[in-house]
Amino acid sequence: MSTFYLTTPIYYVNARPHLGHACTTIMADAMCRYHRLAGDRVYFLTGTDEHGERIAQVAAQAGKSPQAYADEIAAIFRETWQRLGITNDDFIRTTEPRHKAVVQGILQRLYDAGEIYFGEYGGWYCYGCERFYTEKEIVDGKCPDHQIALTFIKEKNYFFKMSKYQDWLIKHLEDHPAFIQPDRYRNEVLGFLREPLQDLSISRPTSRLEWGIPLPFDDKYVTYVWFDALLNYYSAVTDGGEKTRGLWEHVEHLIAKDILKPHGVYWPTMLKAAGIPLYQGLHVHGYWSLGGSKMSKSIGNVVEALQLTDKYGHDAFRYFLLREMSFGLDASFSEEALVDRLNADLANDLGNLASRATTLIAASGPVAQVTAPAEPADREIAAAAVAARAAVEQAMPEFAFQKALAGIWSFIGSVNRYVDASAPWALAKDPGKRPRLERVLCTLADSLGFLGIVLDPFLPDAARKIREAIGQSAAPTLEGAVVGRLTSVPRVSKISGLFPRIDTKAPHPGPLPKGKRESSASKERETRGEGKSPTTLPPRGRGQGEGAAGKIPIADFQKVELRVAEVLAAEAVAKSRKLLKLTIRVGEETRTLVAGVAEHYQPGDMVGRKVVIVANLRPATLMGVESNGMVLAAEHDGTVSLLTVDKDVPSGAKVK
RNA sequence: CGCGGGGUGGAGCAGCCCGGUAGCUCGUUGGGCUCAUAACCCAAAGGUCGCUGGUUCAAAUCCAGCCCCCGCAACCA
Repeated sequence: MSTFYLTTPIYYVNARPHLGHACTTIMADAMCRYHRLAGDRVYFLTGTDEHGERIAQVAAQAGKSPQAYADEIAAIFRETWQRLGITNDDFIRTTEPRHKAVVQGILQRLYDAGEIYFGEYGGWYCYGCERFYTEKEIVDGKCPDHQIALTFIKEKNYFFKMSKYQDWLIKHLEDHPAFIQPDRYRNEVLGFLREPLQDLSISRPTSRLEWGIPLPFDDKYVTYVWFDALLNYYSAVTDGGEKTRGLWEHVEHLIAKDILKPHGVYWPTMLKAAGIPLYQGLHVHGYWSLGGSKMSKSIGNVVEALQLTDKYGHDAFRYFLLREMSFGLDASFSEEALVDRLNADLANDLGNLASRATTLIAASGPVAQVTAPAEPADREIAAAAVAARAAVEQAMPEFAFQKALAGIWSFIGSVNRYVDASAPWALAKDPGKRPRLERVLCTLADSLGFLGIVLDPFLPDAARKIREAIGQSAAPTLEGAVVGRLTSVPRVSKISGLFPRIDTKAPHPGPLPKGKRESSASKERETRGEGKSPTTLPPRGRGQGEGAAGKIPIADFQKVELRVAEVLAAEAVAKSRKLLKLTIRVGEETRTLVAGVAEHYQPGDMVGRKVVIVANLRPATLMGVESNGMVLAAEHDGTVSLLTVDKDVPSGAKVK
């Protein structure tokens, strides 16, 4: 019996579970269920990452302690996974004592070994982002996110001597092609490593960040994300000490591509330095993109996407994620595509097969011993089952769920053809053909039994229903997934509506908000990589204009000076996609203004128009062009329409 | 030269690493069946594999150059 220990990233508790988290977790779950089916000893870990300034801030805003806040969100993750039928064996939280103890133990060990040193770091810091920026990222001396001036801070911090492991890591990657998979991501990591590796800052002074694990050798500092979050994979199986229950040496990680660098570079070097065996494999999947489909109106952001699991069923949702994405590549998510898959694969092919097969078998009743021999058609089904199982067994080690499922569906197609060709309903009309009928029904029952096993990792509910319908109560095993041994026809109960078709003619009610591409992580998250999954929501505005509280006194509005302006000239801003540089006349004054309408208006369309502008806006520089004011336009569903005046009003006229 | 992904029948994709008859799903058309969820089965139509050049007996696949699209970041002030 081999051991299989798989982890998902631990999810940062600043966001609620969404499509991205669900995707990674569901993939991990399918993989673990598969290994259990194969008889392996399986340990499946997920959890939450709970430290960091952002959590402290959000908690403070909510009037809670960071711990109370983290407790709340962690509970939501737990409940979500439970609701989705995720079979994780453990759920680790970085605020648990068992984790802190391990983190501190390893830090102390590295410190004692001289792998960690105290040094000074000088860098440009943005107070908005709570992070440092590198020279390359800085735009005109400002934070690219906040457009505010950066502060040069010199700060003493502890550093991990990561740079000294650069050559070792390159060599390791070259010698172990399977260390990071698929290859494209291994190549990407090798790409990172063509640039000199820096040492890694692993602390933050408590003056700036308190919500973290204190360094064991300096209580004025807490550990920064790397030596906190990444270590969860190890701490979860150690029981506080160095014993890993025989699990650690089998660990494999599943992540989305956004956190490749921490897992592909930082983490192996950390393990190497700490003298801990490296992980066996890093499996990297792509992103889901949202929107772009015709029904995308009914898909909201990634959170709403997750709600589709309740609308269409967990199995259907799960099937879609596993079937639609080529592992490692990006895929697009839409409700329409999900419904297509549900109807075509689950309802038409599988559901209908289960329904017709159980109906046919139930109509004839059980047979203790089938006498007629298997014919070529029956043996073809047995062979198709062998092929399907082989496809699954070949695909799963590569996390190629889509190939595994394609293999199973190929079998389903064979069985559907077999039903047509052998026409048991016709056999039933001729008593002389009763033996053949029994053999056919036996093959069908056998096929259902096979599906009840091999579908288990992917469609756990449906697989269980199939097994129950044919009276199999024993736990399924991959070994038992063989067609051709059965010599009786069991008593079956009819399966109907395993996956009901969704009527696409009548659109579903309850439109979700307009679709948009899932946003990638904010920069800080990206850099910290705190165990996220493929999609991450931008932090949602909190309490923005809810109810009457969002209303303003008229005096506020009167601060805004709106005026009519005539566009004298317009040109595209170099290298910009959205911006037009406009020369406008406001009364007697001529000024330059930048408008983000280049995707909707040609420069030529603008000249001569009278538009409405905000005249007293603080100047700003966009792509190197100074803008003095802002053009007003209405936007809806991607259509942008300039505000203009419907009578001939002179330029400079006040708007109120 | 900001980072990355991609261009394969009407749509969505796989194949490309490891050259050798171009594959899958949906859709379309015609037919069959009636056990089944207007499901299932059979057949057909439909492709210059972005462009150009190179390597090769042979290129969707390898190499070079070019064109275009999409994310992200930088700009919707």
